[in-house]
Amino acid sequence: MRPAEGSAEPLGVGEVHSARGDVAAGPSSNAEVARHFQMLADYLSLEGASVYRTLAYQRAADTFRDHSTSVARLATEGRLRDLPAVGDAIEAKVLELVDTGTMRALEELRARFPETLLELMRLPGVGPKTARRLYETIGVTDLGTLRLAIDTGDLLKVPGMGEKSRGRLRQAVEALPTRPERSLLGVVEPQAVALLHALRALPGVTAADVAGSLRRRRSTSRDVDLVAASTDPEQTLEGFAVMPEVAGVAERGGTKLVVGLHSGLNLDLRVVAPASYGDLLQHSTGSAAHNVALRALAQKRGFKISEYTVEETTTGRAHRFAEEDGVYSLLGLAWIPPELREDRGEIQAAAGGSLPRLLELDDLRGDLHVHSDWSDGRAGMREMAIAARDLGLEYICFSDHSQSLGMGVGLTPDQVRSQIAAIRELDATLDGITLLTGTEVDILADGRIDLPDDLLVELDFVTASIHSGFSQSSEQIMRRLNAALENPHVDAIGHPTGRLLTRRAPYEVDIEALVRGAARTRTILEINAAYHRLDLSAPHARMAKDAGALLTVSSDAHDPLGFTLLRYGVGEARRGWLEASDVLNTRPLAEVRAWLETSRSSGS
DNA sequence: GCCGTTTTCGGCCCGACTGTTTTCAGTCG
Repeated sequence: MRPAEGSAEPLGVGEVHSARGDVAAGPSSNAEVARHFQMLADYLSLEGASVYRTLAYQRAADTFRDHSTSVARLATEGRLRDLPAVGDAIEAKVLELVDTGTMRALEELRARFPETLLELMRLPGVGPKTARRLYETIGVTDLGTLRLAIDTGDLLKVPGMGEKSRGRLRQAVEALPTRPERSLLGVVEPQAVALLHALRALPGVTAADVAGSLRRRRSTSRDVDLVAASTDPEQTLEGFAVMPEVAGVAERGGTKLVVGLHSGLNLDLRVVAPASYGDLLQHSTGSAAHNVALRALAQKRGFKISEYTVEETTTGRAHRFAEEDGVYSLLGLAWIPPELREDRGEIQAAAGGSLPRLLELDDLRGDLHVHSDWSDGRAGMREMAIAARDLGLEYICFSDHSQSLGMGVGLTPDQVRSQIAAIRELDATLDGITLLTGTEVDILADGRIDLPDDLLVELDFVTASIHSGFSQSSEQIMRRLNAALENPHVDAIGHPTGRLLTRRAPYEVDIEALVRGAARTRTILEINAAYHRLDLSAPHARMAKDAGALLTVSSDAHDPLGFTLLRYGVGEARRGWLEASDVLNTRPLAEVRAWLETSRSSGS
């Protein structure tokens, strides 16, 4: 067990990220409840409690952190037991936490071990056993006293600590302040793809893929996982270790290599014989929660799954799969798309034949949120339109900012009228793509919409977004969002929570109220595909779908390359279980227009 | 501590790698 950096989405409602990526939040926010249970789990591992008891608290912390509605509210309504991993003991502790602000069990452990010991467990190679031995044999309580013990050599008095451990720990302590937090999908993926091509070119390699969180299209990753099939795994690992992108080798075995890249990312490579490649790919794709659930199911059906085989428990007969779907089909399951592998009902759906047919990039026919140099874009409308057409899009909507956006970037009503004329003129000269008139209009801090209704009504598609007043209370934010939902000329809410991954927390959106309101007023919710936003997030997109709201996947492109961001938005949508029918811009333009017409005439 | 197509007790995913070990514990994903 390690102190969590969490399997969770890095930013949820109500969370605040410091520069280090740690989470702080209001007293009863899910982030704060999760933090308490995480600390309890860490303390229990330090105490030497049963790993299963410790894991139970760990799972509860993960569940709470990932849950999209208020855990505190569920607890007070008596519905907390509906969540997985919550039983009597954990329910009682959540209620205690909500009532008193703390938990007795946690306070007792705090009295026994300094809280700073937990931060030692964040060092690579330091788990609960080592942390406790450091504390009890030489009195190390935090990073400062650990550094001292390394320097003076006191460290060597600790059983199990030799010179190599001393060197590793020294390095780890020094690297901790600069250790990279989770990196953005759009930053990690290009590096991973480049290395994947290099890996495939190595002698003996018959197949290779990206695995891990990147294959599941998570918005952020802690490292890169690659897998390969090779007729000579040792030689493949050797060849990879000397690639120019590799800065240093951290681990090296017969099937596994862990390296640091010059970019600062870490990379894990696993290599097996081609006959077991499907087993390895399944194993390495994860998530951990998915694999745990899958293996539990396998046990019930008389199998034992590893990265090499699926073994029949009674006979010992081993099944090896060169293709990943073999693992699933042996268990009676349909192949599960990687984006769904989070133990959120996908195994049950695969068993029952009810997996969704997930949205594909090719399903997108248009892009309803595009900028140009009329506001803060970096290319003219013609250049943007041609780039979109070249990618196969049938229609795009120019959604430049309205006047109130800072620094004179946004358009006045008169400028919007001029742009409408310019779009129509350009549209008449271009074949193969239709250009729609639109705006990304500000929802002002007082709830007013930044352009007059008589102008909005002239536009094909109106997206309304919050770009100011981020620190307002939930009531104020919701008053603004509700004003936009109720405005009959507003078609969509842009980047609805305002989060900037690893940089800025979402504003205080009541997401349940938002998705209900969106469904009721037929207002579309955007999945903004920019990889630092991915907003709505996948869990919220799934809530929106379940509430009956319609979504878009939009690039928010500010230059011609920006349209390639759509694939990140599609990944987030797939993680949210969305199908093509849930996304407006999969539809032909005539159907889009008809849908909007009906919505606007229905009055909200 | 949780959980149930082995159902209220007895399990809980499974293996790789490192370092300090004389046969394995601890960490990690």
